[in-house]
Amino acid sequence: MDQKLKSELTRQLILNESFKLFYENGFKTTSVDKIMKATNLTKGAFYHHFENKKALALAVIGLKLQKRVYEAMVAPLYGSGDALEILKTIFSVRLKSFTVYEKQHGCPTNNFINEIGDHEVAYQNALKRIIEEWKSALVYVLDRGKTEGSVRKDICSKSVAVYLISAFEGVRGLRKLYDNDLILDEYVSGLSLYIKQISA
Amino acid sequence: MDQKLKSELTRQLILNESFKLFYENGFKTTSVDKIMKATNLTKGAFYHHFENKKALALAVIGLKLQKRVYEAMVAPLYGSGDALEILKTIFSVRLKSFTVYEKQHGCPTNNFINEIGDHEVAYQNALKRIIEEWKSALVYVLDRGKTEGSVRKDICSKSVAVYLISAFEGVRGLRKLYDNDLILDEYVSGLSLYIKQISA
DNA sequence: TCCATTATATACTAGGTAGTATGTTTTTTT
DNA sequence: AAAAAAACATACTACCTAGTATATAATGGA
Repeated sequence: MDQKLKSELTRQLILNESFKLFYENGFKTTSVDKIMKATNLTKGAFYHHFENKKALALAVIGLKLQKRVYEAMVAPLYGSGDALEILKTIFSVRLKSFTVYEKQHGCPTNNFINEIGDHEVAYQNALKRIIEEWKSALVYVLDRGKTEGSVRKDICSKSVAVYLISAFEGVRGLRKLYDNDLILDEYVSGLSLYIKQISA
Repeated sequence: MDQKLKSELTRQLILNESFKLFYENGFKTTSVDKIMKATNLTKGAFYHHFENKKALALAVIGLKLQKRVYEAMVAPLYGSGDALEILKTIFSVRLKSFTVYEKQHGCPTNNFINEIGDHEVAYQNALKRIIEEWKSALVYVLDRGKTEGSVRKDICSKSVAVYLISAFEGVRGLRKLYDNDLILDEYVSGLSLYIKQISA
């Protein structure tokens, strides 16, 4: 029972270092060699745990990215509290509380989407799952707001969800170009206007 | 006078093929060899016209990308007509009229931003210029709308501009994951809600 | 027409790439 | 404890990479 544990630990180590390097340098330009150098293991270990680099990418997307987005952007939407307040918190407070490192490198999921979202169906589906889960949670909280009377009933929840996600991912990309938070402040101000519009 | 012309033609050929290959396969994974194969020229020609791959990237960004964004997204904003109608056209009609190829591969500029926006200051500045030019045009048309009475005077033009750009670039990335236009339709619907909010 | 310059081609280097083949060590099972 | 299996290491292949060195061809000016 010790071997299984240590093996799983190694797998997680590879996944963690991969995520980090993919995030900092991109997926396609991060080699297996670089990853294994970061883990202090060798290629033998890598190809024992993963069939190839594509399998690693799918694991990083399905495990690391999906989990991160779920914890940061999805789970809070299922919490209690005023629907619109939750939205404001998720999309603005969270954004400003990112570290410089996170602001500089953007959204890990969005980076993957833009880098390999048009390459393989397997990648598309894995990434799509993350977005759809997020979108569903947004629709849920918007619908709840409707029944509770805080959100206008004549708006399309799905459309608002897509627009919110789009703007968030968009600005996380744009922020890479700057060395200050001005664009984030403007985004937040633009967002608050949008939230006012959907409020009843 | 013939040599200068032919030389410039070759340079443009390299730029065009580079743009296309960068767009389809990404910047970092497109090699100089592949580019020159596409031009039916050789490496000698490439390094005669460009100092290195970085110089090529800066030329593609500063010439090809900047021009494309200007023609498609900036120039129309300086045209005549109702400010809000122009915004609707730019951000929704244009989006739906993209070819399948363009929907699949997203926005060339946004692809660059996400791929190398966090790599080098030179890249950042070249890309920033495109976004700032776009943002200025949006601010212009929003301010015009304010004086003409079609746009609410209490909104921050810069913030709205940033939010509009963010959402547009965001959804162009997300669309890569799908094989239909549903997400674009939802974006358009979400956008029209936003435009309603800023109208007087 | 000769010469200089520019434009392009060819051949090469040094290093990086995914993946494989084959080891050796460690752990589990019998 | 022996055998089997799992975990990891080492060495290798075939190919791609940016960039350089040096050649040849085309053009423009005198």
